[in-house]
Amino acid sequence: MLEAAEAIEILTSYLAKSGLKMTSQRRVVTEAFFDPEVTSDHPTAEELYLRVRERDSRIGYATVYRSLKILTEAGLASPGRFGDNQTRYEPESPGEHHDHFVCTECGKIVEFEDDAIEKLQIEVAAKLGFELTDHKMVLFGKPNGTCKAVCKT
Amino acid sequence: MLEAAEAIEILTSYLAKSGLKMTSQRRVVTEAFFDPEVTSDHPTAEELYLRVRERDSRIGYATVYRSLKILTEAGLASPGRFGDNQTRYEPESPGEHHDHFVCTECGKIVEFEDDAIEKLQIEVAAKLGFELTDHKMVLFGKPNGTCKAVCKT
DNA sequence: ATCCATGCAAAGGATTTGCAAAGAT
DNA sequence: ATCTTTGCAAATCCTTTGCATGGAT
Repeated sequence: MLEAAEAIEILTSYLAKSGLKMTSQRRVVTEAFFDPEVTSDHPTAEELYLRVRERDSRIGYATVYRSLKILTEAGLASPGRFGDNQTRYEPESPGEHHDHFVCTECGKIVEFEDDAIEKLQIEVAAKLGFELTDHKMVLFGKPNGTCKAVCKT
Repeated sequence: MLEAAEAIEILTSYLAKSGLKMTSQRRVVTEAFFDPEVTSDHPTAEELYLRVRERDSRIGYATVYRSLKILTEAGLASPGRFGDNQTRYEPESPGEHHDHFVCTECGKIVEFEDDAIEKLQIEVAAKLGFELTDHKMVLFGKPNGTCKAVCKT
């Protein structure tokens, strides 16, 4: 995953290119979002807001929403739904891609990559007459006997 | 896809089993939802509400929401998100499953099935130590030269 | 007769927006 | 100096809920 410092660099150049400005708030939101401890939880806007507040308690709710929107436009964040009816955000690294598995027992979200599936998705799109530009895939399941590491329950 | 009449039968037995009652409103909502013209659009609650109103203008918004929830519990409807930030509902037929492709040009939603992908999903889950219970997959793409039938643009 | 369902309006939760003040270039 | 951003509160959108009335078994 991207380091916070790299993310801020990318964000800064995106802002400049778009005629927008780098601010201390945007820096703090980005740092909080790319903090491994925060972001591994795929935070909701509210969860991120709480973490942001720990770093700068004067930052408002709306600023977090506005920053998440900009991070998304800059390709640094990606919103998703993982079955709990909440919009959760995760950091995007340019060039990387992964999908998600959700444990239905404990709610934990695990990331995975599967090139074979990606390839088949491209084929499916082609068969329908389209060029694949994006996809969302979320798997749900319950731990079986061999699950030791992932599920807490 | 299920005929409206079959859906109503299934719903009726689900309601009976659950100590709930079949009503004219639930019948109308189910008929509208399983009308091929309505449901091929993967309607939002509001879109369905408008179609329901054409059939019985006294039916309220809340009833449509409540009915959709019951249809979902009965396994006859399934909510999903297809990239436009709206919850859309589609009819479920017991035993069938399909995923979705969304044209990014015209927004049209196409259903597809791919057994090879489904198989790989089971394997991915197994590798993580889980038994797959469900999944959501939405592909996005733009029409290529060979797209004639699907995309209107 | 009993309990569930309905329609309405009000409440709720998540996200966005208007505005005046503060900040960045 | 100009134009963007911020924080707050109000507004908005979607969905759910409380309650009195009507309906189903």
